[in-house]
Amino acid sequence: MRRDSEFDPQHFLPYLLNQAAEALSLEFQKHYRGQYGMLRTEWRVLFHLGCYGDMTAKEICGQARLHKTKVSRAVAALQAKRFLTRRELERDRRHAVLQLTAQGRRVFADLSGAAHAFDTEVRASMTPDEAEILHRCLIRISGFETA
Amino acid sequence: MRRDSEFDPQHFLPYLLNQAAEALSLEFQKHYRGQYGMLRTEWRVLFHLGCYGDMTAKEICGQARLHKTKVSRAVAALQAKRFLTRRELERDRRHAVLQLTAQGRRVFADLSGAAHAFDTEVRASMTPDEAEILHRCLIRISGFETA
DNA sequence: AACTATTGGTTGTAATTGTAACTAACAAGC
DNA sequence: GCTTGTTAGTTACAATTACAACCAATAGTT
Repeated sequence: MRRDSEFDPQHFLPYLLNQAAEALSLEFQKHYRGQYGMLRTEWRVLFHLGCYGDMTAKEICGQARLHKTKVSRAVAALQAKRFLTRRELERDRRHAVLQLTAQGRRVFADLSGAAHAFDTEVRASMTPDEAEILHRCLIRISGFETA
Repeated sequence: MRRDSEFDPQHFLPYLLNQAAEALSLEFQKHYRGQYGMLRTEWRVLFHLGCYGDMTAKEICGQARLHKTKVSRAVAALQAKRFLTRRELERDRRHAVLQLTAQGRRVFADLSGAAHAFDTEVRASMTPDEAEILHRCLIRISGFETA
């Protein structure tokens, strides 16, 4: 296996990021998938509701940068699992505020604990400085768009 | 929108990585998708073949950490587009060495140029130190597995 | 009120991916 | 030569996702 150039997949950021993201996601999904049969988007929606309190689907879309169809289906699945309920607003019946049920809150507590532990474990492989820089770079890249 | 805890999605590494990876992938796919109707895995296989020279599907799997079914389908698609050919080994006809056609090499040259430019543009938002640390962290995370 | 535009959310269908079962080629033991 | 086991690669089918069309509620205009 030869090398033709200085620039290869191991130096291409989209590729590197994808590898890293994939590795962590695969590892962590054991928790929400194995224990609760949840899909990634379901876990994310639950995570957001647990962290930020009751929100509408629209707010979750913006906050989590998820497409509305993904959120819609995740909410339906979480509702079927009795992890959340929806309450329509009288002022505008297009909106529905989503809130976790007692069971949903228990699941959130469990998973967010696991998430925190997982995060801590991953960060243990870096110095605090590295972790901080990594965080900064990722936030910056997340908003990246070409003109 | 309230905040209940110190630990939220914006501080969870799998989530952050996913956001960043998604942002860059979406941006860069314009190149291979728009110009050549390629899928992500097809671009990756092409990238590997272009950078590392002729390889078998198996080697690409290991090198790119892609599942063999993904590689198999990507190779079929690239072959249909006449970007590569397969040459069976006489010693062992299970293997087939994949090599880019002249057309495939042109596409590779174009896309890897675009990739390099893209990468440079993204890196322009960081200091060299940051870029180096980011790279280190991503490599380390890519190999992450819990015991 | 009637007419159009917009918005929050859902659903249908096609495209993509994951998983497991499969084929063909080779290798090793007998 | 005939099992039995591995390996490279493919295919079938289920699960997931993306995209576009859709519906119902509201807002704005006349």
